Amino acid sequence: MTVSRALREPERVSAKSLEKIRKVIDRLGYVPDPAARALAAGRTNVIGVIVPSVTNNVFADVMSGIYGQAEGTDWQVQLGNSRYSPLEEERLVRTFLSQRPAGLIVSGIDQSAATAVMLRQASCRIVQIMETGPDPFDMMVGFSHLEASRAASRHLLAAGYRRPGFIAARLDPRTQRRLEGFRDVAREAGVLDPGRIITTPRASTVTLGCELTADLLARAPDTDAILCNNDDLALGALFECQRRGLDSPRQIGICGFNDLEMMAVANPAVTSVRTYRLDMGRKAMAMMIDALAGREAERRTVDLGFEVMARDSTRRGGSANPA
Amino acid sequence: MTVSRALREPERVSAKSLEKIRKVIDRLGYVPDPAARALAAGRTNVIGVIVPSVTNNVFADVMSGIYGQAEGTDWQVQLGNSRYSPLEEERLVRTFLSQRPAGLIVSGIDQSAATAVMLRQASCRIVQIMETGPDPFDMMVGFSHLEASRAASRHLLAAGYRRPGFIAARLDPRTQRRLEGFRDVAREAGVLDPGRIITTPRASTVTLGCELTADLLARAPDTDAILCNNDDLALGALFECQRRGLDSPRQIGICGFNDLEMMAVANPAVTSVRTYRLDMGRKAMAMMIDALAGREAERRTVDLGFEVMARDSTRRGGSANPA
DNA sequence: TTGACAAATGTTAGCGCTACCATGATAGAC
DNA sequence: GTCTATCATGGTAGCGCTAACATTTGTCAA
Repeated sequence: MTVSRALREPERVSAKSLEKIRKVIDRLGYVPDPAARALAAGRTNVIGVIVPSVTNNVFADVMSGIYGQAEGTDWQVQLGNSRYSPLEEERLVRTFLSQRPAGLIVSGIDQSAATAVMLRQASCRIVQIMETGPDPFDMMVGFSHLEASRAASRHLLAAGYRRPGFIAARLDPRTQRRLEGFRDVAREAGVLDPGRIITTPRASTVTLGCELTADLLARAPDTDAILCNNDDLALGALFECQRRGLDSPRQIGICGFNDLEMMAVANPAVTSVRTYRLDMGRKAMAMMIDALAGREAERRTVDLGFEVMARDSTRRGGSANPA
Repeated sequence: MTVSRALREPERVSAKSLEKIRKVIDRLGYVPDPAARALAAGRTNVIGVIVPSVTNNVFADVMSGIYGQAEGTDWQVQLGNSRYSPLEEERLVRTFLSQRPAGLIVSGIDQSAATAVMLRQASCRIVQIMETGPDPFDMMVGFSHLEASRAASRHLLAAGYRRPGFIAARLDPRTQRRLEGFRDVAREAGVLDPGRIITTPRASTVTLGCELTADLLARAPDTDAILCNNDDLALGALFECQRRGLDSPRQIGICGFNDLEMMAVANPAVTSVRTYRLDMGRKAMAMMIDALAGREAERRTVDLGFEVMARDSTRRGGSANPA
């Protein structure tokens, strides 16, 4: 009846009826049943979000942006954790799609073939987050991990370091691209030494940063800079170097990735690549909501960029501040 | 028909029919519609989880435990973020309950009166997490923040510190109880000085730990130990003391709370109160799932305890290791 | 006043499943 | 062979809502 209309398209109901309905609803404490709504309308107000981790700071920040943007709207966020497994991601996409979501936000651009097919054929809107790349399924919000890591690598070289190493945990596709960026720049500068690249499939922690740094220094004791795949590792690297009496930035430069707030207050303050994680979540959700409201974005792919935050941990002697 | 039964109570369907149905389902790629199911059955397979923050490490760990435990079951986790606001929590509880969830996991024991009424009358199972207290709505998994903070305070005194301060951000109820524990112990020992208690409503960060420490040392320069409400603040305190040339543990003892993995590898390693966040999430979800399956726990309230991890940051001169 | 048209409201069917009850098949007791 | 108890399966209604269409009411020009 008119009540259903009043709830969904109030502009099509007279002010008088609207008021009457509002009163009765208040008195009865009526709340629409979303299941019945979904069944009758053939669609839901659910926006599925699939991320590889719920503990990792990076995704926690992104999620915060997503939830923040969804707040106050009628859209429901439904979170799925793929635990860095493409197969688990595939399962989640299948499950989510079977629930006729209004939209789906997925992480990255390296879906399995089956996942890609499902997403391409999906009858809902899709936003890919975390990184940019060619050929989005639908919309995309991220930045170039390759470029970010190149910039960080160039920063180390510009600061005067000549024997840089790279440490990384959890080799997900974005990590691999960052490693690639480091390799590129180091190779071009003629300072690439594969022996200074230390990686592990284990999940990244500060403790692991210490261990990887110890490994690196054991294999290549003359390493004079470490590009860390993220800030947890960078903090671990700093702690480990401190314990060994290696002075940063003089004897060893340390650069992190993501620029967690703590990096700026460590001793020394740690250089890191700032990424806009909260904004990424916000923008992704905003684009999704706009698209669902029929307001198409002028550009399907949004690159949020990054910034190398040069701090004391890479501020060496004379050639300190690279132009 | 029999198909519906085959999917939900396969033990009540003959092996022959089961096999036939399975084949057709595979061929058709049939997936049940959860909305129709919810509407017809009058209940859903959703377990709502309401936490005050999605970025905070502590809740990220708890969520990880919850998601992990839900994996592989048919239960769907639905996350809500109350942003430390009892009003927002009330709204979320109302929204969630209107969706006939199978269960609800809520944080803490300090719900608003209206929220408490809703939860007490709710026709679904409830698990309260994060802390223990009297009179649970239904089930409860946590630990005593008061006792944990008393233990940490006693540890500082036992280590020989006599002018301890306390820093805290975001005064949520659990923080308040920790402050209370510190006050109790300090008062009993005759070393309570309200001027050494620094708090702020701002969200806790490492940077804020630096600032609060600076405040504390400005107001009470002879402070010889800091009990920090969490590990972010503790790390900030450590960094700030380092910058001021204050030696920890000799000149100042630092103790954190939660025992994030990084505390053990800092320089010096930072004493902290270990809490079992992942287990809390796991146990809460396990209890919920068991209860929904009709397997009642023998005890409604589970206390996961805590442990003071004494490390170098409070290992002072002679009376280092308290018994 | 009347007709034409728009705005507001009402009617009906059915979304895909499950609860409940009815029926049919099977087996064992007598 | 009949009767009952048990298991397996089928039929029917309806969960609460919305889409689509039908009807009523209101408005204005001729």
